[in-house]
Amino acid sequence: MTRMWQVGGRLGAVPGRTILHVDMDAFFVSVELRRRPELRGRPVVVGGTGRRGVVAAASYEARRYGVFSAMPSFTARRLCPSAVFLPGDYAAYAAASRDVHEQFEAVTPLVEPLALDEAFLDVTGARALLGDGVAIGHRLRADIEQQLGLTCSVGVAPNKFLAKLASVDAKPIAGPDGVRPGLGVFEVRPGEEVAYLDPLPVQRLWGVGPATLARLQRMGVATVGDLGRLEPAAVVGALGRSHGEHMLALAAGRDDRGVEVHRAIKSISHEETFAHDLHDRDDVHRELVRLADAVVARLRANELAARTFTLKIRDGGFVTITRSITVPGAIDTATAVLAATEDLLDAVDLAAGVRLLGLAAAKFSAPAEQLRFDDLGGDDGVKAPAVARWSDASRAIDSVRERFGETAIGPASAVAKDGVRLVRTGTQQWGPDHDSDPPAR
DNA sequence: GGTACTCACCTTAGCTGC
DNA sequence: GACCGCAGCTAAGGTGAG
Repeated sequence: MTRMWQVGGRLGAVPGRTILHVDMDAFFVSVELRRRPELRGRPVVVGGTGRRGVVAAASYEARRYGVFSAMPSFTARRLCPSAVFLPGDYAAYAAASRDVHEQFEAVTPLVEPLALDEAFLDVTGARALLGDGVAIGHRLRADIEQQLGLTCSVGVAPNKFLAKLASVDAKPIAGPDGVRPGLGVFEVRPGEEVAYLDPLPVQRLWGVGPATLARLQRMGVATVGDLGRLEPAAVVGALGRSHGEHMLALAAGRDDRGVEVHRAIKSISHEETFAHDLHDRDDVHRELVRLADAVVARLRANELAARTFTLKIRDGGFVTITRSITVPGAIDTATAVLAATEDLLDAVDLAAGVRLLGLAAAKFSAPAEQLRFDDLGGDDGVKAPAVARWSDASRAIDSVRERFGETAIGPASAVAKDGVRLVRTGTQQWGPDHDSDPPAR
């Protein structure tokens, strides 16, 4: 009897289901190489180019030198000084992602986007027309390469978790001796789940990061098979009930989550690491205005308003704190959000400087303007003009930005100290792109 | 010495009401 | 009135993914 039955008494795969995990190869770099073909074959790194930036994507030639995603750009430059470093162009990657997803939807409507460069596809219903999962995977790869000039790797399996692992085994391999093409498509067949999983390092499981790995290693766990052989009670004791049971299910190859085509947004956040720590409270406040403006713009774009706002501050010593507040009624204007969060900021000691500032919105509902007594009009409780004006002004700002661009208009209190430059609305995906002068004290 | 951003989910603790 | 258990909510922090 296999381990599958010991843990849950239930096979994870829905009988006959075929899931594809499609993962674009070095996606951001590949998009850059389409418009700069002269860089093909060279080590190329995309990401934040400043001292505090990180690598968003590295070409396989750069990976030969040990350069990987999420590595500080500073370290990447040291490892591979000959690499071409390019700042990220999020809009271009999003556009390419839309093209790729059109290819997915030509195969099946059951597509769950996971990120710009990857998705799950439930192709169970497409098999009768297009062949088995492996055949569909090869066809998708060929179509994407021919029509978009981009390459991808495909994992095929009876569930999402195994398909995700399988796509890694389909990837090209960057070694000291060069870059070898991968299989392109790799399948974990039904019935082979445990045999495939058992020898894998336990950190390949979805949900095992550095903290969980350390706990499992203390229990003598090195492989997925080691984890599966532990007493369930011991795993739950070490990892907590929810996380522990989930890990045991994955170790047994069980994952019956379906492909979710539509997923509701639960939070919207913006955060930014500054090229130099901020020491002046006014500077920090100005950044808060900018972040609030960016967050509420996205709230309104999604026709949402939020009740909970969380301020995140990382100081010069890399110590991070969060402070949150929940307001009685959902709000979606910068003035209301600032009124709610300024007190949180004022209560924080900023003596160590501010390296990063972030603002997140959560607990969404339809916009419901929360009035104060002094916002109320006469005996009939008619809304005073102030509230309506801010709401109208916010929507007017949205219209101007839609027509003239994100930087066309913004809060006056977020204008930089030179009094001229309108500060960006804040999408620094991979850290500061340059190391500008510190703000004047 | 260096360590991004966005989002989701979990745990723990404290508070309140019943 | 004091205490207990429980549920629900909020706040804060941690973890993990891509």
